[in-house]
Amino acid sequence: MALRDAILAALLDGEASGYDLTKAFDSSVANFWMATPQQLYRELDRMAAAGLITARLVEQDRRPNKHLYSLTAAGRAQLAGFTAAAPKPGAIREDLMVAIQAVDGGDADAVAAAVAARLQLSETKLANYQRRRRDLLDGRDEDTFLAEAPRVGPYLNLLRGVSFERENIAWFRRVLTVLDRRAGQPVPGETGAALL
Amino acid sequence: MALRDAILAALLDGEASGYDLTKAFDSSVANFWMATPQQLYRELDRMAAAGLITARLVEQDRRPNKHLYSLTAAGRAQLAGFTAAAPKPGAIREDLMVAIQAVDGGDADAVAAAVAARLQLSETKLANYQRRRRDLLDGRDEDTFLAEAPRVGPYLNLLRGVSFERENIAWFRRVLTVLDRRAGQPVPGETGAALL
DNA sequence: AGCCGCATGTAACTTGTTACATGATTTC
DNA sequence: GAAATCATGTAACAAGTTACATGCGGCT
Repeated sequence: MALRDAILAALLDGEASGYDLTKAFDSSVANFWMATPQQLYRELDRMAAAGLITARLVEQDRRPNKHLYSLTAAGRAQLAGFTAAAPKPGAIREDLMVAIQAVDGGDADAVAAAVAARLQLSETKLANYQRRRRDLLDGRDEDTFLAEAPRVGPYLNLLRGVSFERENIAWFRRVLTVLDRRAGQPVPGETGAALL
Repeated sequence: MALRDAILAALLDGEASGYDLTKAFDSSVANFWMATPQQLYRELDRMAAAGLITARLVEQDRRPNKHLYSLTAAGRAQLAGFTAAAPKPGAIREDLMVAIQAVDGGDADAVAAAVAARLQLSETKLANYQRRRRDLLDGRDEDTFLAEAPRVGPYLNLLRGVSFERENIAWFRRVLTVLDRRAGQPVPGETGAALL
């Protein structure tokens, strides 16, 4: 149950509400795990019941009240245990790649449109990661930061996010070029059949 | 249900048994979707019942009999429909990144060991992808291949696999360097506390 | 007037995981 | 003689998704 550990890891940054975590684990922002709001609220309840986190009720005037969760000693211990264990392989969950695998027998224009949309998203995400990286570095160069920062994990994951989105962008552009060229000049066999 | 479409996409390469697909969707090989054997056998049953694929029983002497599945017209139509629809966002499911996020409060040596193991895996996977790419190109240069090949989807996904694993390797090395330097020269605060 | 953000949930459902079982054959 | 490969499954469980609901406050 990596979701549980991902939440604990997120709470290393300080207390957060379910709603805060919802935003942090959203696919448009997340850089080390993703989850839906429903998953988070359910899991937070269980974790609180298990004593891994504690809830603090914050009453608000012009907003609904909220629970701010923070790590307990048991939560920190659980997370340390997680880092000590061998991680599971990690899966590819990318519908777009399935569509690309099947593009030759499918709707190439629709796939190209989806790729173009993702290209935009990746550019946004890359810009966000780089801003967060600058915020973390806070004027220092990387070596200085790595020497004096209390935590390097989030920074390392940010580096991976940056290179991941950069490669995505390059690949999406390549895919668009290839699909475009094919749309203009379809394969002989296909054209023949289509024209009959 | 992208698994269903991923299976259909895999069957574009020709008929396959559940066991064949098991190997193709294994995390050590897969480059566009992953699934466990149990998922595949269950889904193949459902797909055959739904008429998306047909099973052909192949009786064998020295091996257990097997079912070879192939696409039906309905299956091809379903897959074409999938390519025409907007793909879902796609999720990060990577325990290792959770461990890295939490590395500063956890077992840094264990995380480094896990990263080193992944580095090996990525090198193997990269070599496999590049071999498969050479096999697909079959002596032709990329432009020639892209012009005359009946399918470009699998090739495009292979390109992405290559760059993905290359970036993984570079990142893993970086993580190892950083964790190593930290192990040698821990953060003042931590050291002090640990030595008390 | 209507939508967005805050903040949380319930219920029903679909996917994915883990553990186990079978039994012959081939490779170390 | 033991392990791996081939080829398939069952059963039980955990995780993830989708649809919907609530109600106030602020923005346009």
